[in-house]
Amino acid sequence: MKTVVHWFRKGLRIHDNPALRHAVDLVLENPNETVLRPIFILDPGIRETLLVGPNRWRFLQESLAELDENLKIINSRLYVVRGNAVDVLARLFKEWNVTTITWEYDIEPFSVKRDGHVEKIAHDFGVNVVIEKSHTIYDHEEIIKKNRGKPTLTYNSFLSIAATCEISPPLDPPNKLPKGISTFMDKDEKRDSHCYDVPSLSELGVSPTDCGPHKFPGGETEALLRMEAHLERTNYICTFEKPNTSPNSLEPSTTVLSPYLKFGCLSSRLFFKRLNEVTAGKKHSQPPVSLAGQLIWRDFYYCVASCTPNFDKMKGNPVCIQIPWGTNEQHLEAWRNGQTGYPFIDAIMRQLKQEGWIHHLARHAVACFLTRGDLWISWEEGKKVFEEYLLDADWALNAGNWMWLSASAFYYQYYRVYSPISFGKKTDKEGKYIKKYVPELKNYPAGIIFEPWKASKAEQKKYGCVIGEDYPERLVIHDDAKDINMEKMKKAYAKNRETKAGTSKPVKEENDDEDTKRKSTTKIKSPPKKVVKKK
DNA sequence: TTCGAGTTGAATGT
DNA sequence: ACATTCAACTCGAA
Repeated sequence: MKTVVHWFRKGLRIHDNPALRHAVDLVLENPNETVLRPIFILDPGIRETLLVGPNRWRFLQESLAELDENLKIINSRLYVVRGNAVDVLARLFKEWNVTTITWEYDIEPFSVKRDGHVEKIAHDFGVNVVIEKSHTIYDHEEIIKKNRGKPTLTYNSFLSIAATCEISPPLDPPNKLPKGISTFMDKDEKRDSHCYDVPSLSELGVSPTDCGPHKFPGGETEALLRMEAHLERTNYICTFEKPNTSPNSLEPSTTVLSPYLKFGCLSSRLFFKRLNEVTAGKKHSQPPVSLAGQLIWRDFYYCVASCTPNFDKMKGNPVCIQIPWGTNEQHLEAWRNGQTGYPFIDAIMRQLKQEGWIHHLARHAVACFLTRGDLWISWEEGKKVFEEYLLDADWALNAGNWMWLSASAFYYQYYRVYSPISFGKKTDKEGKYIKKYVPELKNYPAGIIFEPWKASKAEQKKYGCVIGEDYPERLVIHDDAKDINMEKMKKAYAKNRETKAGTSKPVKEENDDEDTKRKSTTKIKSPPKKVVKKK
């Protein structure tokens, strides 16, 4: 008996899964001599080093359980194998008599390295490797090639190149395998027929009491139901404009399909196609603000991340402006735990930790606060916290968005700073969101709940929450911190320009440098438009 | 080399 | 609800 293996990593779905379909079709060509083994590899050794909080472990567990169910529909099942991927596959290639292994291509450096190892081992064992791209809408190698070998650094340039690319149509789930075909049991299964079962929460080291409210269950079926429910809201889909959605509504103002896209429970190509079907022939919003535009943002970040070294770091990252961030362990912990003394910021951070999802604009507010706005702490620290708590934590998007918000890449208007007081007021005058997630402030009236330090001591006592005792004092005074940090950003940008000019043009013009310095420190209302060029 | 555009700023006007 | 001002960034098209 021969075995065809499909290796699930991301892409935890049976719909629009070309690598899975390829494996199934191979088995269907020769069903009497070949069996299908769809596997997921769980590495207990790596679990300690991964930044995954309880909520995301639960999401993964549920996604695997549903994947197993959905594979049973095509008369297969999921085999969860415990161990290190390279070791496990080297062993199984032999024990299972594997002829072909298929998987979905992934850009993350960890995956690229691991997959390279596996490919080499497969070659040694004479196993065919079939790799399909299906995690994003576009083929980014094609986009990079059309952009003269470089990643696009703006959305619009990505969009214009993407418009010239073909999109593969999403595939249906694979055909069913014949029922009751001869299968085989390996020696582990003979010893323990449950050895490949989907892990329980406790096997993943998670107790249900560690998890927050169960708002977003994992899995492909859940993903498709959620998508279709949103697609029925034609007006919502057609008028959707991301910047106009609320970061602090009590029920999400956006679809919350991101965790499903992250794990590949939902195909981005399918969602993209369905969105276009709903908006076709109707007046509708456009990228970048539309819903389809949101999916293109995802592709944008995947594309640049796929070809940028050290994309998740500042140092050695060619797209990232070098900024001399400070360190402050106390401030970082206060931010992480929602104890900054700014109710809007703290409410967001507590929602994140409890529920694993916060609105995109809420992410903006807290990310700006941690980095260039208030605390002057590196975006890499914030990225780690998001990586742990977010259900949708996605390597490329997380790093890309942190660079955006800290004005380290893609976004350069560092003088536009979110106010931790007024930004949230626009969409939640009453402060209902704050009252939910920072309940110690629940008796504060609308006018003052965004800045409770303004209440007199007597009022604070009356409201049952004294600032500095029952709720923390502000870590920094925003209006002061913002000005100091903006100056630091200005200097960092200037230095970055110098470095850039130095690497491309070795000859340095000293006089011009002096001019720039003077201009940047003195305020000139209307500098003369025409500057005499020195040669 | 120049210049317009950039998903989502805040404060202060009308 | 929308316009203006604030002070000023980089990318990429022209």
